[in-house]
Amino acid sequence: MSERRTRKSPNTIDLVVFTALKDQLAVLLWRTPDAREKWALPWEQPPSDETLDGSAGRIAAEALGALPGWLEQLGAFGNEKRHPSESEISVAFVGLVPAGTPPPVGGAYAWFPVGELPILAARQRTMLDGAISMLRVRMDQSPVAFRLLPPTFTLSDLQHMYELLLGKRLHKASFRRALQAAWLVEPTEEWRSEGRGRPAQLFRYAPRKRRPTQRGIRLDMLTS
Amino acid sequence: MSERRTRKSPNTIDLVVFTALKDQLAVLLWRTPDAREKWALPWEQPPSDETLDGSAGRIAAEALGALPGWLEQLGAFGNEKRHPSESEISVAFVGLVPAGTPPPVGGAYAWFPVGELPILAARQRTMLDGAISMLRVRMDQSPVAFRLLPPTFTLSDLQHMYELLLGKRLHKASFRRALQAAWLVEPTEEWRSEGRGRPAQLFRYAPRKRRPTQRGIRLDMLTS
DNA sequence: TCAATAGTGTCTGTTAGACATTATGGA
DNA sequence: TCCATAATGTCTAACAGACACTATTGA
Repeated sequence: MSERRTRKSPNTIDLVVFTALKDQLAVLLWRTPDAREKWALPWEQPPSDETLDGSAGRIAAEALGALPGWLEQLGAFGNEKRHPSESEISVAFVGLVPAGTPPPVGGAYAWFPVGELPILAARQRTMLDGAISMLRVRMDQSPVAFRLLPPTFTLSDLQHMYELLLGKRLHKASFRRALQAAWLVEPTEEWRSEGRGRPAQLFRYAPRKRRPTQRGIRLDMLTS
Repeated sequence: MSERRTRKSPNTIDLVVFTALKDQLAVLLWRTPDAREKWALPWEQPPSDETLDGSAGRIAAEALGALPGWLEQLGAFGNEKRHPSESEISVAFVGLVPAGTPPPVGGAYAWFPVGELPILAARQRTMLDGAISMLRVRMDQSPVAFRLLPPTFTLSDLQHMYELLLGKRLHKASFRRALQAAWLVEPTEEWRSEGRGRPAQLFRYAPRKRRPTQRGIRLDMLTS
């Protein structure tokens, strides 16, 4: 009835894993075993009996040594754009790992700042652009910024991450007021001193349920 | 080198097409040619040389006689859930057609209010739930409400559509103020009288570019 | 001491939501 | 005329952004 050996899927799972690197987003790339120096998003033709989410998690864990703190499907990309494989459809996943996560040893993987990317296959380039858009859009629905930070962080760290993702400066007092109103973080007992200046208290991500205030509706951004 | 005849893809394209029907969202379903009365989301194994978007548009046009006013990919759904086909991956698309669009004659298609749906295959049920979530999320990024309305509509029509999609009542004066500030609609010369009460002016969707005001940041909705 | 960063209090213009009022048709 | 709905004006509480100020460290 069912085959004993699992077949390879005719499709691929591709990963766009981000981290924060020196005030820039960075993407995990994999050095292809080809002749020349070539880089690609990690991808694989998964076994047919695996779930999409399962494949993505497994591939990420194999590449990084641990599961990303956040992993979500971006979508399917078809044969109108070239892919390293001959696959028909590639399903892209977006993952986030905290700043400071090193790529696995061996040199097969490396972090590339999104501003200094090598040439990628067209289909993977499209995925990457879509992934960055997705992060912006998902910021206020998922704890994107927190998954790019270590478990404890200063409020300045957090604000810088938001500014990196949004691509604009934020007002310090307003940011902290909004943070307090949203009950997203709780203070720890630790403080961190970095160079000069007053030490900053460390916080951790600890969302509490709050009354769904959600004043008003937003029609502004309808035509971006 | 390349095959002469186009192969069928091992994957499927599935459509979740919505319209507005009596204060409810409704979905286009297709009567399967099986023995018993069974309904399914329209789906197809497209030829391998077609793009994903192209397939979705073609299938929608075949089912409805015209392209939906809005059509966007929802994502890929894998083999962890059952599908009418034996396909490995199904790529779902979400489409919107104006209220009042009839299903094609012949009885093969029908609109079902989302509250009164028949049993669907698990994978298609998951797509449907995802599609509804997507509409909510995309409302303030795409003209979702406008694509569910005819070309001209009253401001009350528009507000009702927003209320239907958001699942909550909106304040009339605030809604209209926000609408005016966003420069999304322009008045026509026509007025419509429905039963008693003052006739309402008809408007059309006509977005103008505006300065990106976008006051503040939204951290509230981070934990929904 | 100065410089630099963390964290907080206050003020002000803007706006969402409430309420009231006018406008205009049908019954 | 009364009623129902459209459309608009006004008031108020809430809030984003600006500014200023204090706090606390290293140089």
